[in-house]
Amino acid sequence: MVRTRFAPSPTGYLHIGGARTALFNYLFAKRNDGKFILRIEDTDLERSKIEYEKEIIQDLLWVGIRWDEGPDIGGNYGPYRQSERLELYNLELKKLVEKGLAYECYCTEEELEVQRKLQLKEKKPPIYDRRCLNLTEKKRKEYINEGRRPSYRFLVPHKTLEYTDLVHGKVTVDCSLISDPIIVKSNGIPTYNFACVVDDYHMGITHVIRGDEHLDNTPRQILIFEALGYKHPFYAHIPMILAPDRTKLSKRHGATSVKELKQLGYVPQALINYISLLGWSPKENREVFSIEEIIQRFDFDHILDHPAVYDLEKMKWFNHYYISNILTNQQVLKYLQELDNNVKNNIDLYGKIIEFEKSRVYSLLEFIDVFKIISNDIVDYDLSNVDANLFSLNIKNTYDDLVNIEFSSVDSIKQSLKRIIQKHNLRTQDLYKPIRFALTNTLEGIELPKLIYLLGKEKFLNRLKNFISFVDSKTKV
RNA sequence: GGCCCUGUCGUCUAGUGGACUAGGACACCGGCCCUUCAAGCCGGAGACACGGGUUCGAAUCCCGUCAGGGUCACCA
Repeated sequence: MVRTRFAPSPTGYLHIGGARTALFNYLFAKRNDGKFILRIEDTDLERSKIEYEKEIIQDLLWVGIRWDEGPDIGGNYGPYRQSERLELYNLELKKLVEKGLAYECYCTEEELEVQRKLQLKEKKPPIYDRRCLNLTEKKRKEYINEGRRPSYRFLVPHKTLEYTDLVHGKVTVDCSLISDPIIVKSNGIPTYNFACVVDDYHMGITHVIRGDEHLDNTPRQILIFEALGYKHPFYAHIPMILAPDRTKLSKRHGATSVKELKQLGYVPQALINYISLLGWSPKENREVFSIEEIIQRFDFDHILDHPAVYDLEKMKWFNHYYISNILTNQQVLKYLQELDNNVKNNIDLYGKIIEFEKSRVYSLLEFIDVFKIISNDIVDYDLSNVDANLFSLNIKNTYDDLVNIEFSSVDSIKQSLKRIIQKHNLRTQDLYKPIRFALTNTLEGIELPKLIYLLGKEKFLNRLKNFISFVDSKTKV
């Protein structure tokens, strides 16, 4: 039985890279009828916050990833927060100490820092010199009397390690180049490399799928598995997602968290589809896949081993495609309600807006923009880039006909406008542009007859009049 | 700096020694549609990092150079 896990540390929001790691773990588990587990790695007491755990869970649920076991729903391998499994790590630590494979270290962080800098200065790799490996009992007592508390280090066997990565293939490592890692901090809390191994074993994880940044942790972890006498899981390191400047993705690169994307009007299906294609591709020459189709096709053979650059433009296109072609009007309305509380008070109007705008919109926010245009009258026009006098003139000249536009449907409005254009011998844009501008203060957006229909006769005429007097007042000054 | 990973259009990618005149998608450019802006449809431009090998034949295998990324914490 395949068991995979996503193991975030609750020190921040779920970002695009984390979401993809979670997704790939989920896909692989589902592809093989296995289980997907959510585990919270909160061993960093200072930075971990329960609020972040809640946010991460919310975001994961929003994108549509579901787990079979986790801190919120329990399971047979719990608890699923590392802070609640401290006895287990202690037990495992004891085993290693008894075997002589872990040892106390009384060095302070300051001392270690000094040593590290010295080694770096001499252009040597910063490796712990094992000065605490064979402490005399006397020295040990001395340290304790000084008030020092020991951390525990894992004794790395200096051998050559070979293992197979499901994405990268065979990996060989010279372990004499690896520094003895601290596995339990002086406050008694395990570090990542230890807790991770203990949990992956006791939770029965069969496949560890994670980002390439963990490649160098893998030999350490395998060594600890071996020291404990446990068989290690399979490893698959997936390529990282880079920002357009080809550095690690971070806040300064704009919208990188799932939460931000949601607020920007992206739809979860589009997000899933887009990130699934970052570093992985199905055989077919097509790019729109439902999550079920992706599960069916998911495999390690088509995972790339070089990083992918995150491109918001393509993400936008996916969003457009899903809104226009995949989602029903009802689904769009539902997402809109999640996005803006005000939507539920104007269901009918939003229903119309969705019907009219669905096929051309790139973001959910654009529906809300249309709503705002319709409900908020314009108090101040930006005349700097338009020929305001000509616009005003054209509206004045046709106003008596505009008053008589037939409002029964979008099409009747369109026909009325057509007649007016013919009657006055105008080009379409001579009438469309001024009206659009008078109505919205912009020159682009929703199709004009639809806008006029949504506005209704009263607002339509009021805004025209308002625009004319606005222009008059500006030109008189 | 040591160690590790990686290099196909601007970006995501197809490609597993002959089917490659290197295919698709986003973005870009042009046209059509519409007497508006978009959307849609059609078309165009655009890449095997470089240099050596191996081979009858290399985007594909090997070596080197260059370039990018990751990592060297009592963070995960």
